[in-house]
Amino acid sequence: MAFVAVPGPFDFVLTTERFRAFGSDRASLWHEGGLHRVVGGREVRIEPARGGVEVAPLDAETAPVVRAVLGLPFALDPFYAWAAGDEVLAPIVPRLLGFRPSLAPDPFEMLVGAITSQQVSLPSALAIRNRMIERFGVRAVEAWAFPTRERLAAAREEELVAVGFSRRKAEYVIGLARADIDLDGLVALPDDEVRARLVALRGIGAWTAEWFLARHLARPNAWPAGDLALRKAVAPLDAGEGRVRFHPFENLSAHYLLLAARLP
DNA sequence: ACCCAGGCATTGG
DNA sequence: CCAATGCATGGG
Repeated sequence: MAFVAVPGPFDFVLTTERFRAFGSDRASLWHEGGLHRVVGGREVRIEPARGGVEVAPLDAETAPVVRAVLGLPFALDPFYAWAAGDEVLAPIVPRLLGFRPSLAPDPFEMLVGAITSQQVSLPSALAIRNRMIERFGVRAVEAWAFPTRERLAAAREEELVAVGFSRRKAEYVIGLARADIDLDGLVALPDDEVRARLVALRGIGAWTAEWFLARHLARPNAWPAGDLALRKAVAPLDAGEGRVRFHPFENLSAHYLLLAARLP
């Protein structure tokens, strides 16, 4: 086990709440008080420790995944200082101190996951996604490696329909896997260019592109305005007000608002 | 048996 | 350019 320090306030329970809230995700598996993922065929376990986490194994290949999963790219202190002056966030943020929105480590996994979540409830999406993972992915120890782009590019629509995808979504996923786009290269592009390239793909609309900016690229200004849960969370505000109101911390604001709405 | 759920593409006005 | 429609599953 290797210790990884996490700066500032850090709440492991809040940060990993997402992996327990709607059921168990085979590829980001909550198991015996820790989070398990498969990186390069090896299973990595992250568990809470004083001032940070314990990780095994920790090396050059697994460290970036740990960094993403724990949301380490986010700077919380500037957000907290700013949120104290907003009457919507001020009462919410203090009880969520140390919550770091988890980032999806892999762009393809992020997009496929988003497609499964389009329109349906999150428990439904998770059930379908887990059946897909078990059919096309590879199990390490407890956790499963998410299906590779190559594997899904080779899949047939009928195979995805068999695990619960609509015919349309099966087309989207296979089409994405086969598309001529460098998903890893998107990190180098500005927000609007990322949006434009993603929305050009069939099955990826504004909602999915915005969550990709927010939860994969950690872009500060990403704001999934069309998201149903987020719209409910900001219902008292005027339509379209959120994006302006929470600038320049749209992404963190959205995550804190959504988590606050989920907690009892 | 309904109805809704962290959308999207397609079609029709 | 905006409104209506089908999609498939899980949970209430």
